[in-house]
Amino acid sequence: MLVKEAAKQIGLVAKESGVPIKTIRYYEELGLLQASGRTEGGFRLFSQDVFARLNFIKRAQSLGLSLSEIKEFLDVHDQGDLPCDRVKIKLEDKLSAIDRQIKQLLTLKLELEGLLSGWETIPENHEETICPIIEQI
Amino acid sequence: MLVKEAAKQIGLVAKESGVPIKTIRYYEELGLLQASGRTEGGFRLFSQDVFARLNFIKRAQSLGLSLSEIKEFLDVHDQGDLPCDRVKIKLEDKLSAIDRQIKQLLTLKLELEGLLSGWETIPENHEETICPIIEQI
DNA sequence: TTAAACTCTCCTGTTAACTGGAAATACAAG
DNA sequence: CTTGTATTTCCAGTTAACAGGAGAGTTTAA
Repeated sequence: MLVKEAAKQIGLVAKESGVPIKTIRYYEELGLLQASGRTEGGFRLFSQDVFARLNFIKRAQSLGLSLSEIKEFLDVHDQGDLPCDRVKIKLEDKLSAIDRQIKQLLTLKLELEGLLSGWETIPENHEETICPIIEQI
Repeated sequence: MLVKEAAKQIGLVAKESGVPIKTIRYYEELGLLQASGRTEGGFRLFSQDVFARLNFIKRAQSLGLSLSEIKEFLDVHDQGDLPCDRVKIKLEDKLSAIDRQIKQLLTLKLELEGLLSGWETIPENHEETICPIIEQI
């Protein structure tokens, strides 16, 4: 038996989801969310599925996806499709971006370690430098 | 024998250093640089040491330091000290930040790989999700 | 002397994801 | 009916490192 859930105001949604009110409005403005309606006075009302959307958003963000990427998925979902194919491709892209980033960081790490360890042996004739550590070639 | 170098206008500095004019002015505004003087008409003039500073800035940036961190070093330098001690500490900080970042990325990578590989075996009863790939716990 | 090239300051816009505040209105309880 | 809390819209600011452009003034070469 399905129990009809009452629509919730933004403050309650914020409290239950842990997402700040401001952020919920912001997401709505970006088209990530939609209020299911308004009270007579204009207060936003949200139906239960807003929680799934907010969860999805939080989770996807924590996986390194941007709000605009997330919006793509939600748009696909809202057209009745499962966004999983796109999600999969996007996550694979992210994965290789992460690999590239790790590589860059490792390169930088090596460079920094080299600078720091080579520091003792730098000749003293550096007149035109600010700091020989950094200006090693 | 030291040959007195003529002060250079911003365009020439830009050309020789490869740093855009706009950027040079911006650095001056931030206090990273100072023109050695002005022409009667108000054109900036730079002495030769601007090139060392610009090199330092570029190099430090490529090592992941922010302009405000770089400014600290330049300020130390301008008070007549070698900023190397501070530079060293800062670079060591950067190094551990890089390590942390790499770790985070590796964690994320594992998580993404887990999501992507576990995808085939997700049960079909996910009603309240946008996309089961992302919403796996 | 005039034209071309150079430079000046000041203001705005860029990206991302919010956050803060003001002034007005709505709702719920007593 | 009043008080207190909730909510609304709109506007501005945050961070970093610039980039673009307007409109005015400067310098230099012919």
